[in-house]
Amino acid sequence: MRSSCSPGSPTRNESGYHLAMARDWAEATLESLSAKGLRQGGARRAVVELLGKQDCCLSAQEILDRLRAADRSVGIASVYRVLDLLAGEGLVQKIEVGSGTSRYEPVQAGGHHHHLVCDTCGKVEPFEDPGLERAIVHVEKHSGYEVSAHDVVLHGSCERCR
Amino acid sequence: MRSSCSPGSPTRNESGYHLAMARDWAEATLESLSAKGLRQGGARRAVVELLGKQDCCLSAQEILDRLRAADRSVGIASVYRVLDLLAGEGLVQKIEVGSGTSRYEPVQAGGHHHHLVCDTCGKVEPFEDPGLERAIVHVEKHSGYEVSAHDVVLHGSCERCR
DNA sequence: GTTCCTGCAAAATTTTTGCATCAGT
DNA sequence: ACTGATGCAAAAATTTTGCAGGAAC
Repeated sequence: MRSSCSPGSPTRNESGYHLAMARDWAEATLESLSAKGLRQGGARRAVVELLGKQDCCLSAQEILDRLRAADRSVGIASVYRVLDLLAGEGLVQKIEVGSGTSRYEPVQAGGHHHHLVCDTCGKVEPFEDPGLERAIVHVEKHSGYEVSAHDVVLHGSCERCR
Repeated sequence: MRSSCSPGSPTRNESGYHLAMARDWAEATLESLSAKGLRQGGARRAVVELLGKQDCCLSAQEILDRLRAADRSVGIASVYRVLDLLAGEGLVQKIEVGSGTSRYEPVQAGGHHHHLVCDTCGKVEPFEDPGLERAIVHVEKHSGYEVSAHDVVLHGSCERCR
């Protein structure tokens, strides 16, 4: 079951902007944990620092694989535990795009994006749209819920698969 | 793991409108299967007719439970197979709202809704919003993808849990 | 030195698959 | 009668949990 955010998503996310954000996120996240009296063990730091370098969502298995490749291998249980902790703190968002596996991505203060999924090759790409964002905020206000997160997933065929 | 579409969603879906749609959907779906040379065994008919009566998404287990309660019990494998078949035909949409289990709902020709999830009690409610729909269509056109389906999930706390 | 974190392995959940039997056409 | 659908049980895949040892503070 292959499925990863495009390593070189063509039309968006250039300019190194996200990398700068990312470093901040990892730092801020680790600080936030310390501030709550939580410790920074190897697994936590490894997962947070890896997530900080991503500009889109990763599955637990992908996180494990990348940590292994970087010789920072941790237990899969720890990956899930860290992700669960961070999700509980609102520092990462858990996203499901229909592949049967959950995916996780940092919640960046500034930027926020949604997902385009190719149902043929499994690729997941981020996209942003201010108009969509406004429409969602409008709905949230009228929903009767106190909305803490939202996610939009578009399913279809990417250019290459079409 | 409790999680079901509100049986009595208060502000929407009154007036029997959906029930009428639903009957059409089940009929049309069964006809569509026949037209493709597929057979109508007990499991297929049971699942399709049950789905047709819903106005929001159900998990495979919920479908099984309801069929059991109605003395139309089928194998769980058949439930998954029917859902998979229908999803492949574009007759049902598979939706994941973060509970770890997939949910499925009929694709109604006329109506189309999105989902509001209470992360506290697990309730899933449908909502509609034309403005949101317009914003999504706009994004779809500019995405570079041939988009076949979309889904919006808002996470938060429902009135009762708040 | 405590307490919390981590990793391993086992368990729990959800979904898929193999296969023999049964039913729809 | 033929072929495809179904149910059961086993397997696979994903996520969670228990527990003992180790690391952070």
